[in-house]
Amino acid sequence: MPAVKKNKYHHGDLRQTLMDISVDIIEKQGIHALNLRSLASLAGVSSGAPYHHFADRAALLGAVAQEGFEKLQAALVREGASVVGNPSERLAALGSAYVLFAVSHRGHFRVMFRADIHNDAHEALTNSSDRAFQLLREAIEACQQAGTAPPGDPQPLVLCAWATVHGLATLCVDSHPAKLGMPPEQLAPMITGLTSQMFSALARTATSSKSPKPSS
Amino acid sequence: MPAVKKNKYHHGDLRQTLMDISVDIIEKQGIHALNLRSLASLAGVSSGAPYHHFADRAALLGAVAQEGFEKLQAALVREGASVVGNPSERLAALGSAYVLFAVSHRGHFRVMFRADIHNDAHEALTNSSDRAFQLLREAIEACQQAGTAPPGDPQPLVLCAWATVHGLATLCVDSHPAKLGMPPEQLAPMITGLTSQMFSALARTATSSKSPKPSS
DNA sequence: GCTCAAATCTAAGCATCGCTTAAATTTTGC
DNA sequence: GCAAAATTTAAGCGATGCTTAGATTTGAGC
Repeated sequence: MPAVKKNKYHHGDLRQTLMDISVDIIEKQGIHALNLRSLASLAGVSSGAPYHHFADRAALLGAVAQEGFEKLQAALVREGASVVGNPSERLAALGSAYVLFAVSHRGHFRVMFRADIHNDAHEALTNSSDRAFQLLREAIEACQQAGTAPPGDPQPLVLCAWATVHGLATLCVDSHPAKLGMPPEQLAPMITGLTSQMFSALARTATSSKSPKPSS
Repeated sequence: MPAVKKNKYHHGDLRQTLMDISVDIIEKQGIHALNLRSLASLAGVSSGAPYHHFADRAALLGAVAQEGFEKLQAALVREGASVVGNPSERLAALGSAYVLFAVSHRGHFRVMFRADIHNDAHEALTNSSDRAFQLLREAIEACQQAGTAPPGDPQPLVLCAWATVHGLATLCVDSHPAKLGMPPEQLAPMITGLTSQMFSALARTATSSKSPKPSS
């Protein structure tokens, strides 16, 4: 029974418990519905207890965002390791994984990209997102070497792919499902597949034309 | 001097004044920094006055979002009317206008796509965004007819373009400028131009191949 | 020009929420 | 075991969203 210490003055792992409940509330009711008093109540502690684990509400949300970025990176690494196809398929799979992470971790995702949460201070947080960005860059550079993405500076391609995937994720997370016309599980592979197809198509026209730069 | 009625019991146009100040605060300090007391103080009225123009804080933000969507649609229509080039250039110009609207109206943009603001109720709001979506669809269908976008169901292309442009806008609005490598005024045309180029490239391969569907 | 209803605003206050402080309780290192 | 450190409680301060009751102004109709 005592998988978690109960009926004790000290809570088993209050810090993680608070984060878990927060994610649940944010997923179901949005960030605005999260207040520390009811959160503490749900965790079974007094309203002052959370402040010994988080400096303030923003720090709690920052920790949730941090956890989200770590989970996202893990999901992308897992997906990248499991896809054995060509670089284009790998790129599309990575993009789909990004979108599907967002819809299956709405609570985390809603916090991760809120500028008013992690303003400046959190370096560890930006580091985590940078690593995810780096994975995308590597996947695109692999496409370039395979000839399924236009050659030249990869930065425009990376930003384009990132923007597409991130925009699609935000749309899936916050829009009414009917507006998109199909469930994210179907939509994500379609759009990311389309994008990687377009990279290939542009690579073909770029190599057969005079201008090798994707920005031309 | 009395361009706006002053020193009178009734404020000239308190409703619009409150919205204008709100946009300014949100742009400079974020949504979290907006509270109705200091807002009323800045407008020179008592703290209860705003509630005669907005039911609550969410209604105020909803009105700001509504105004933002109207301005966005106007900006897109203006851009669409001024571009005389081919459909591909028009599509790219529309996309750039979307991104540049976001960065030059950060206050509005930050509110427009917050699910926790306009949850359900505001029909007029979704109507405004739907019209912007419709403009994009028409631009893409024009590309299809001109042969500079792959034929078939335009919905995947529309969603892809929307996601790209919307993702890029959110990145430009909330990310540190250094992370993007160049100012939005330069970045937006580059990415939207790249996307319309890719539509063209895919159209060429699609027409010369057996599968006409962009989703294949 | 007067009257009275509607619209607008003020003043005061309630309830909630973020956060702090001081003390009580439990755990942990030695 | 014991003292120090960590965790929690209880109580409360200040700020903020929102409400209520009443005062002031405006404007439409006679």
